[in-house]
Amino acid sequence: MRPDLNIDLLRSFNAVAETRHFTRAAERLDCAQSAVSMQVKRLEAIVGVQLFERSKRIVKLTEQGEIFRRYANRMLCLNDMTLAAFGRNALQGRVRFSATDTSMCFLPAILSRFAQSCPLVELEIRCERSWEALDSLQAGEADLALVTQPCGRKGGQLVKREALVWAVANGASVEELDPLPLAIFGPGCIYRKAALAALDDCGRRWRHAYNSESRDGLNVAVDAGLAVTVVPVSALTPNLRILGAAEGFPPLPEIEILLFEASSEAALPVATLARTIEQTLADDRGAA
Amino acid sequence: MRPDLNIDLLRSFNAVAETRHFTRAAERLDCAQSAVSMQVKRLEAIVGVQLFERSKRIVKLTEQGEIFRRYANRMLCLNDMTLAAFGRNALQGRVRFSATDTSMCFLPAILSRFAQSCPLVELEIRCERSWEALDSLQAGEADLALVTQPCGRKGGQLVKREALVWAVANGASVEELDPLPLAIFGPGCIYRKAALAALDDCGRRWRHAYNSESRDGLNVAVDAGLAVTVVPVSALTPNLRILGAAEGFPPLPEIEILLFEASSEAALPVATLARTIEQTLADDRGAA
DNA sequence: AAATATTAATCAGAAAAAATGATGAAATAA
DNA sequence: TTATTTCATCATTTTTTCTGATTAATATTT
Repeated sequence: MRPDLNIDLLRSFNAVAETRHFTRAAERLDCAQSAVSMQVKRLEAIVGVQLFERSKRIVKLTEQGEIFRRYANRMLCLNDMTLAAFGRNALQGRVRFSATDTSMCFLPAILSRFAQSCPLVELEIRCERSWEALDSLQAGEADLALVTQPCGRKGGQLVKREALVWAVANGASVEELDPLPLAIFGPGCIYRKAALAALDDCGRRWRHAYNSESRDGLNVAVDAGLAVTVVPVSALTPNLRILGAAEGFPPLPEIEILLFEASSEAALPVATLARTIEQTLADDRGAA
Repeated sequence: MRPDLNIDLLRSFNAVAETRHFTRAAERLDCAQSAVSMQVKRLEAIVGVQLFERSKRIVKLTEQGEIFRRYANRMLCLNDMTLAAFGRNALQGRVRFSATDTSMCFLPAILSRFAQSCPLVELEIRCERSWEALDSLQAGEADLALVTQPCGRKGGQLVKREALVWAVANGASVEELDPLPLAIFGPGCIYRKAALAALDDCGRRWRHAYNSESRDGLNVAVDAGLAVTVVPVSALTPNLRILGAAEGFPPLPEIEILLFEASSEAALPVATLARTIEQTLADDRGAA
């Protein structure tokens, strides 16, 4: 068996690759130049590949060394991440996070990112309607809420604007019926208000084909092609088809996704999750 | 600064976590039991977290240790991968790979996987029609060809069956025209044959709306909603809508994707890429 | 319950690994 | 040419790590 790699050696290798000088790398690593020389030599022996050109006095990565650098960097990254995630100043504790149906579709991206960097933080997630989430927050039963309506509460931070669209199952063509069969949430839902207002404005008649308090419930009716629904674009699934102006549907307003924190003096894990959410949603590919 | 991790320590940690015994881990690592004890202790000092329960004589990972194990494993994997990819028995050389338009959509998955494990192998890729690819192979100008038609040549290996579907741009509804406007490849293309045969069988009239030798060329016409086309399902883009029996379109046969190798005594890098292709296409999510 | 066996931690000394500082060789600059 | 910079090598010292014996604690057997 060949010996394993060694993070310290990779660190030295990286320093040389960056500074392009053994001497400067040694300064940066705070050790003798001869040590760096030997470290690189040792690494080359382990990897079984020459990493630097030694012919001229100029230090240059070989072709293979250039490729190896990417591997070394990944390794160092993983090392640093791991140490940051554990260690004594690692984040620990619990975050009680309240999400709405709409924000659920962002959770995979958010949570996998957060779990990576803060594996020791326990996450407690629940799914509620916007106003329930804000009540929970105020009652001290949740630390963080990601909602779609401010519900009159202040202090929320706008983290994303999201287009709302009409959608119908791919195979179905119920959009031509009159009155239009709708699958929407019960009263109080911001989508519902927007949808009904838009239809009323353009004089289109509608009826409740299906009414549910959860997205899953609605999906049953929508997937079956029984009704048209309203979804944020991030929540679109491949089996849904958008209905736009071409099909005679009125435009819908954008919804705003807001983040509320329990207190301004939030615990560090809570603040960190909040920042992760902001960053993840700021990326365009947040839902990916 | 805290010291970095150390692969050897992770290796020991892993052995203990797997065997659940310091003694057995020591046997497996071929060293004294006391060494393993100290290694784990050192690792705990570096990470700053207790990894094993020490109260009873039974060795058990702590909750944090359990989490740390995942990180350690990733690190060890990366280490092993890197060593396998370089080293003296690492694959080196060049592979000249000939793909067709259709197989292109699998390339990202195939190539990223291959480049990971064989970073030192130089890849030369070109895109040709099936018969051209097989000619190149026979002429010794390519080592490997991934094609959609055997073109009478033997020795190919079936690596994937792929459903062929009728498709049209989302907004358009040219499928109702008569004769049906088609955007397809020139004579010799297997899709073309299948499509025309299917249309003739069901007595549907058609005309060439657009004719091109590359998929990109066809896409211009299709995206603009000028014509209906035929694509394998993996090559479907979100802006395309499938036309099935509901729209009165005849079913299309499946196409077969075949892999040809230059010679049975192929060079190792060639054989490795071949195996990577097989494996990647065998995964259902090959196109992802 | 007592005796025996097993297991992991600890310790002192031995062995191995790595760093240092000096020296040399090769390449550039003056 | 001479001076200078830069990296490799070497003998030596320093540090790290391993070993083997011992201990303490827990399990198993008698």
